[in-house]
Amino acid sequence: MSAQDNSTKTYGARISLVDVARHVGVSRATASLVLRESPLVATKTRERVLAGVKELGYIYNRGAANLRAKRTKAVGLVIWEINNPCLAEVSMGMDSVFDASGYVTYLANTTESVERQERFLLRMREQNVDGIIICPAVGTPVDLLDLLAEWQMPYVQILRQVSIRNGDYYVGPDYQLGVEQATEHLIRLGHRRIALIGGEKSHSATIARRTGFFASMERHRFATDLVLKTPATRQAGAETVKMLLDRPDAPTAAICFNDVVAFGVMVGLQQRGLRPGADFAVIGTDDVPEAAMSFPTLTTISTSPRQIGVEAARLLLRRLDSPNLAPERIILPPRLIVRDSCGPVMDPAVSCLSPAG
Amino acid sequence: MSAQDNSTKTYGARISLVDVARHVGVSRATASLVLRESPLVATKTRERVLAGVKELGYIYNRGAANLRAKRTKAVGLVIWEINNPCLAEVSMGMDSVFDASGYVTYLANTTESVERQERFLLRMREQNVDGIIICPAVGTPVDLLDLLAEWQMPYVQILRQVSIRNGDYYVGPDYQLGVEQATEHLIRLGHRRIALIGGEKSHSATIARRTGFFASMERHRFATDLVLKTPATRQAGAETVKMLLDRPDAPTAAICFNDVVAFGVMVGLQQRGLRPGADFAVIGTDDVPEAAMSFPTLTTISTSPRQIGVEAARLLLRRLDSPNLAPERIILPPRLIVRDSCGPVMDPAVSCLSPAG
DNA sequence: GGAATTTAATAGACCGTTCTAATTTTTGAT
DNA sequence: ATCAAAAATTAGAACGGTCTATTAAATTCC
Repeated sequence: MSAQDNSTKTYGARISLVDVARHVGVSRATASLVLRESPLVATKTRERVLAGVKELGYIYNRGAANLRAKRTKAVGLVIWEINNPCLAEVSMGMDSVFDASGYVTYLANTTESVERQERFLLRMREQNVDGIIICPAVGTPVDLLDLLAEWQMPYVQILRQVSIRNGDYYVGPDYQLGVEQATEHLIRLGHRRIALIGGEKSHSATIARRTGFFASMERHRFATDLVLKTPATRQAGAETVKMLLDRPDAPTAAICFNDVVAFGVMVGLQQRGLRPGADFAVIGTDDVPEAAMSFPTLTTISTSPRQIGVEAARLLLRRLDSPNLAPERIILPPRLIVRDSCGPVMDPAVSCLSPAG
Repeated sequence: MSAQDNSTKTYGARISLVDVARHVGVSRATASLVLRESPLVATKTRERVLAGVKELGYIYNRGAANLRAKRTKAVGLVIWEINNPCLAEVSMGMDSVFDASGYVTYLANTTESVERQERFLLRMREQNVDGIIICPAVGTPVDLLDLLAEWQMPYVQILRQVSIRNGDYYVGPDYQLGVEQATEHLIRLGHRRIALIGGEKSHSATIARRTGFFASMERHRFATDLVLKTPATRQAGAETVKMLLDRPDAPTAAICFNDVVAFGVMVGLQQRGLRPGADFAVIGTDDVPEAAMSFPTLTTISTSPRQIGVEAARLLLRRLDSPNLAPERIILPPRLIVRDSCGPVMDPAVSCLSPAG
């Protein structure tokens, strides 16, 4: 209430746009336009305002802007485990795109819990994220996408999809073709008993892999009884391969759900004194960076996780730019990266071409 | 302008608190109090409001609340690489705490770039995060913390610290003691020539490790010439150990900057036909989950990364609760987890106790 | 030189909450 | 029944920007 009050500047009080405007003798609206790089303001005025910004140490209050503009320059990333080299790669790819466009990323780890996933989505909605990139948790109900649509929340699915329907936005690899290529490669090397390891519960990405596997194996009239549903962990990979080796009709090769499982399989083999590549062929999926730096190096189906992140981010940005963007499904081609974990079958009797016609 | 306008409810228009209030016949202010679980409102009124919320499908607009309350229930996590098992663990630990308290997390990957780091911090400030957890990028200027303080931005450093000063908030492991324990363990196993691999540039966590290493080695009067500055990658681990093996005075054991480097070292050994554990001892740092599932399993200095995340999140929450919280430094004790990558030295001539005295 | 047009700047409402301070209602004591 | 104190509720300003519609100034055109 002292006489000084209206002239004293309280130290530490965050200064706002109106302070800047007043300081350079211009209206609040004009100052706002300058900050948004509007072409409507004269060069000279712009410079004056920017000088004022610098001088007063003004910082933009995104939250206030959001309220009015209904845009937050924030996006949500919902995945099931960041502690997974593939998803970490995806996240880094996304990040590079969003960073360049001035967006920030909310991260949510669902740990495959549908409840957590829903809680996070609600929270992100509360925070008014502009859009969401989601790798749906196993067991996600099919109407989740309808819910997001009802919210008018732009989204892009990655890696997995809740249901395969036309009107959707999705970025992922062609798992089916990838596994097919891998299977053919093993068959060409003389393998006949091949296991498909990993994929705990059914979701699109599991089904696609199985479809590819069945297609190849059945084309050659080989048995497809070794399709094993296990968690996608190292632990599971190691245990499963040891269990397989104990069978009388043990396989000579395995294609794995992802590289993590493949590393587990290699560990299991080594624990049994076997050499991956020489005594048993192992193929992974993803081509995470570690695949090139393991012993032996891992033959794997590259799903270009980083590029998936990049493409997904770009697709979401396109959707944000034009809300009526037609549904788009980006399927990235797989590439089989042949390294050392995968050699010809040991028994010379079956080392030549396929006998089936 | 039609006569219906003020009674028609536009479909899709997000309904706000004032709608709920009107619907149940109460003021906007009261409705607001209900949402914030204030004890000031009568039970009966509360129930009516909550019913209205459900009925109309109201969703809270956090952004609007933020503007007024100057609190966002969002925190920033600034790390240098999410694609790193240790940091992924830290992030998951944090997440579990913040999730329980209703906070969301902004993620920023600096990729060890001070410029990116600064850009992200500015962006987070714009977004009005309530606080920041940061693992400072290498080369971060010492005055970064002063800048954060000037911003009045509560922060907690993890794993590394810009400078070791008293008035700070930090959570990290006792790297020095950890490396000391590891070194003593190797010496007890008969090793004399021991390398310390990794730690590209100087930062607190590198220095602490070296200090511990020097302390132990010098106590026993062993040479400390094998301290190698390399990037903390698998690649670097593999290359470095091969280079070491080529030396006439090659070491018999290595302590690694982190588990990632240790895995690289094991790969390098195997590429040379050597068995980690039997022919050369390897000790890592962190105890990431993969350490228990590698071949051979990795002896490592556990830094409990997940717990660091938990403690850091709790410390930040405490700081948010009481802005004048006294500085706190939480140093977690290390534990040496002995597994298979680390056996006695091969040469029987030096396999007994230390000759130095 | 004056009207028409383009360019630049602005006033004031608005976004959806929370906060402050005041008012109304209820309860308890005399 | 009366008053004080406590409990419950509320009006209206505030947060810090953007948006719409309007005005003012500068430019072009005949």
